[in-house]
Amino acid sequence: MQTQAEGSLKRVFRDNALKATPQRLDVLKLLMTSGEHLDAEEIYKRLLKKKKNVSRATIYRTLEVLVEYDFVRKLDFADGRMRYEQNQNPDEHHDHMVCQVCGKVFEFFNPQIEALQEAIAQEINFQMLSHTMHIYGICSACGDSADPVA
Amino acid sequence: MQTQAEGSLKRVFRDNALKATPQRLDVLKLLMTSGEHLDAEEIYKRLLKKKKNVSRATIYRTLEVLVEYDFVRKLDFADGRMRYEQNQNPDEHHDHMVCQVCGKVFEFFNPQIEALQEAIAQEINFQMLSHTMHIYGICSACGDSADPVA
DNA sequence: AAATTACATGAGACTCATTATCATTTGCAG
DNA sequence: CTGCAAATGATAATGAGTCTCATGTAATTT
Repeated sequence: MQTQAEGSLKRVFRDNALKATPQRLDVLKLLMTSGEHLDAEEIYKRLLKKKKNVSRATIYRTLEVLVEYDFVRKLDFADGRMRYEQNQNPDEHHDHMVCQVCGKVFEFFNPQIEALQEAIAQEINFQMLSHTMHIYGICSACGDSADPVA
Repeated sequence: MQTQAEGSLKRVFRDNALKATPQRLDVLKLLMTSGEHLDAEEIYKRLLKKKKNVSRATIYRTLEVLVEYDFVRKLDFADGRMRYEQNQNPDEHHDHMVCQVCGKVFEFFNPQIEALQEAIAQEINFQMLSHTMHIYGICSACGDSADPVA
């Protein structure tokens, strides 16, 4: 079986004199199927567990090209390491809520905020290339189980 | 001369069994008066130039406590090192536009976005503790002087 | 299908921001 | 003025990420 993304990767890479190696396909497939926001080390460990042989250096290099060709998005949750998520629809942007207790990430999209960002940038003639919005706090599950403070 | 923030620091620290050392006052004063978004290394270099003796380790430790006691805000512009800015009014939040050409940082505040963030978090019962919004791109100065591509 | 070759990989050295260790110093309460 | 908990400085350690270089391998060419 070959996923849609894999076919697309082979096409895009061929058009750019890049090679569709098993390592690249493994990383891409993992991100596509997991739906999570994984860091490089986690990707490395999961591929090892699946008996895929790949080195850390290749993980980093692969993520770089996957980001460059818009297969994957690189995220910074301000905790010292980058996360990566699939980028199914490059036109559609979404933002993140990060639970600081359990680490779970919730995605959301708000067209009004997107529009306001555009307007703010234009006000000072700032050419917006990308933007990020993160909400940090405590998710409902973690909030409910909170221990009553003594 | 003693700035308001310095007086406040001495008070807050005394109330928490922390010491108001010259190094801490130097770091705080630098951030208060510069108005810039400085990283630890830059703070270290500027204090050395002013003949203040301080070590890198102390810079990092000091920034940690200044953040903890809300004198200073820690910012992550996703380029591998943290920046720090004064936090004059902890109730008032502002966001950042970062020029990826010259590195300049522009601040902005938009109450509508703030309100929307609150609403989004409440929708899924997420208790928002903090949030960040960064717009990355090219500032007007850098955009104007763009070299016409060959 | 074998040869070719430019691109990719693996292993490990390296960088650089940040944190930890520990002996020494110092703010400040009594 | 003294005692001591907290802070500092020097430096080692950590950890994410990058670089190097010898070797391997997609994919094109013959």
